[in-house]
Amino acid sequence: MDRPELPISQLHAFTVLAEELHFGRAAARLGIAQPPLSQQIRRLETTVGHRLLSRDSGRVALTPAGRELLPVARRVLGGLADGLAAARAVGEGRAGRLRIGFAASLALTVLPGLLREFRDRYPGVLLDIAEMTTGPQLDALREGSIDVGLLREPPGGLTDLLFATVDEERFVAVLPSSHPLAARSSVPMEALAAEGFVLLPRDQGPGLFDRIAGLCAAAGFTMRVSQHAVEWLTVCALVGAGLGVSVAPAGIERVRLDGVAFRAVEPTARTRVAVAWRAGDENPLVARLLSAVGPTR
Amino acid sequence: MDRPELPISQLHAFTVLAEELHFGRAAARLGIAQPPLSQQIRRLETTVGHRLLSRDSGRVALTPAGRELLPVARRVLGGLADGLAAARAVGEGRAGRLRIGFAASLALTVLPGLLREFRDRYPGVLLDIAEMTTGPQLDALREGSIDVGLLREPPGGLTDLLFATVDEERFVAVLPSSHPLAARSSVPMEALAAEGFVLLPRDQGPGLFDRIAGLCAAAGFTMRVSQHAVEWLTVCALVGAGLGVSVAPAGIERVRLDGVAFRAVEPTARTRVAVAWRAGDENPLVARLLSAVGPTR
DNA sequence: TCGTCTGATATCTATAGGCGTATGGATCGT
DNA sequence: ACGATCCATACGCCTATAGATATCAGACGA
Repeated sequence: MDRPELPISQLHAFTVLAEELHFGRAAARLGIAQPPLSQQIRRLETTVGHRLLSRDSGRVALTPAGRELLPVARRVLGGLADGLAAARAVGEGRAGRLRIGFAASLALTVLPGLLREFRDRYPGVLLDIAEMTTGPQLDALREGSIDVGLLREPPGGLTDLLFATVDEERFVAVLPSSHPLAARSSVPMEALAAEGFVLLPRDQGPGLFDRIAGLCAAAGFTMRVSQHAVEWLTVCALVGAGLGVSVAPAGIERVRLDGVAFRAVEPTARTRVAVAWRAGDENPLVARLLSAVGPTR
Repeated sequence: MDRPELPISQLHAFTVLAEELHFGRAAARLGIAQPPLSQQIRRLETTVGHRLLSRDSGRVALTPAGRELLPVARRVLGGLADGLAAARAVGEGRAGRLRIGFAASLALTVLPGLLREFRDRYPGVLLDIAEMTTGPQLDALREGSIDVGLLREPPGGLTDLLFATVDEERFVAVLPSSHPLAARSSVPMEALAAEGFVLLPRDQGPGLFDRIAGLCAAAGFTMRVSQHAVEWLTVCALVGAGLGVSVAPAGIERVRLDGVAFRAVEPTARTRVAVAWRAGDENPLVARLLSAVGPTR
């Protein structure tokens, strides 16, 4: 593929001339004198290799080759202008695509509000969201398959990725309404020592799982998982059915399910929700997302 | 619409670099040194207003804006190359559209062979053919709604249109096989004095009609039309049915119909078939058609 | 036949852009 | 720590081309 070296200005001059069919008027529209326009057209005709306009006896008309080239020129000019505008829009963060990975446990918490707010502010931006756990998020960030991660319990000591805390959620105990502890306004962790826990499988979110196990350990007992579920709604349902209790981020309270009660745990413990992104990522949309998510809370 | 003044070469360099993601190799593929390539990209980034590639730590990668611009650049380059090629093809007469008007009486004679030959030689050319009589052909030529006319008995004395004789056809008498004159190998015109003629209506081709009438007048009698028909095939059928005789260009002999005989007339008379085109028409397809039609016969 | 209009040509200037070579600075691997 | 790799920068050169003004040539109409 060799390059068809031909200046855009010539194409532009050609389209204007093709509309006016008059060198003087076309030159005026282009803001130049008439002779330069003649030259432009001449050059264009030279590179094409054929006359594009016939100027016999004062009457200017398109030749067949010119008629063939005109729509091409218009397409090219239009495509170029549109493409440039689009690229600029993307460059300024007014448009484009942002790929976001998020931990499943955030689907009930920060994610919905974040998405709504961002879409309101930047309607031209397409958001690709994919549920993934912390580890895969970090990998996906590094390989560039996502631009932003939303996760819990951000790991420290990484230099290629940056994290910013978005939210701190209290942990709450999830209990059957009929459970004796549900009568209290808050539940000491130790009181759960004998209970079986209903949790997401550890591989669905090792950070949060370990954090909850850590809370149990801090209270002096080893957490016993009696039942797994893959969604938080199911966790609540199973707790309501009496298959165990759970400890979960407070966002879970949005799940209103008969027979299930949420109670603060003591001592108060919090789980950090963070955004993660590549250090040095210049994608303006990343900055937009950070500023959308940061100062708000 | 202002013009996005940006050189094609920069777009080209950008696409190559986007493929290689390596300044050195891309420059080599472009046949230039590396620093000029850096400059090209720099300029392009300046006009776009944003970085198109990130070159952090030796690793070159497209930015979102670059990702947005890349397909645009490809489209523009491809469209330009294709369009240039198409315009050149049209300019050289390898493609395009040629509008041809033809007299109905030629549908049996030169037209089919002409069309086939032209299509074989220039398969990229679209031929628009429209049946029209001589007068409308001349008007259509002048107003540009056809590019070439095929007609009989070209008029003289015109300066804006040119004519070239394509063929000279003998006239033949069309007779019922049972007609006494069909026994002869040639028919004197005078022998048809008493016969009724089957012809196309005069307004379907005044030139030919008048020519035939002239032959009769030269033979000393006034032609009497006993029957009109709008197609030559019908003329033959009517002659075969005994509704009269006819005099027609020899091309009509291609119509093989039982009960119809064709005989040379005496004195031998010929009708000229000509192509007509605008004086000064630079459409290469017109020249192609003329050369296709001229030397062959 | 003579203005008038239209486009082509000639000539000149300024500038932008492309290219090359030489060099600097950062990063990475050994 | 050092060399290799890779991209950026800094010059200098040169060409192409856009632009202007002045002028010419042909066509057309009054």
